[in-house]
Amino acid sequence: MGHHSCCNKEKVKRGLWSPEEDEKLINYVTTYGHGCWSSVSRLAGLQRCGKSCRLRWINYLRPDLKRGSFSPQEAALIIELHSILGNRWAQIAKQLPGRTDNEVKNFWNSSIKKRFITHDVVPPFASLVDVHNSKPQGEAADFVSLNLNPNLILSDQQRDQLYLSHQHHCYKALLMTQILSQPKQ
DNA sequence: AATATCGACAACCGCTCTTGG
DNA sequence: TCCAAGAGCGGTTGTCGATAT
Repeated sequence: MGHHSCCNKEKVKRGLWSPEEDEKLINYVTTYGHGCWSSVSRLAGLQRCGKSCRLRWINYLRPDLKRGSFSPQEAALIIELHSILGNRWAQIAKQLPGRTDNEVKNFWNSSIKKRFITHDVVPPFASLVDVHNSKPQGEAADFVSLNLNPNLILSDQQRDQLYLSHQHHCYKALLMTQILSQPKQ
């Protein structure tokens, strides 16, 4: 496995960030903004690649992050959104203020997915899209795009399909909310 | 007390998308 | 229109603390 193309030119540090590195990045970004991430690293006096700086800021250092465990309401929303959007973590995270795509993804993979398996429940998402692909395929892709675009005018048939599917997802989301509220096994 | 296992989450990798020349 | 560079995204792996044996 190779490193990022942006990391090939000079030696860059990898792995966990130290408090000193965090401080440098916070000081630089809050003063000057991030602009071009590839130059942030150099200007902030960090031996990291731009990608690493961007990730650290977005997932950990941003001041508007909520952090802490997910509330039952947030968990229910994630399940509902995942049933519609699939593994589009960035899209799901946009609906959860203060949460990052990485957080949502980790939460799904470590908590929710396991509970689905434990309770032998098929994730609602699986009924519409191919779970092996990150993006919806075929009709599912059409449906999702219709559902997401508020400016589209839907036919009666499309509206019926949307409504029935929404009912279906609401039911499954409710079911999963109940499962999640049970103590872990 | 030492070691193994597990879970949560931080970070990396490779790919696609976007943008500017 | 093409190409290169950077940004963004999702999958995966690594790390570390908590818990079990």
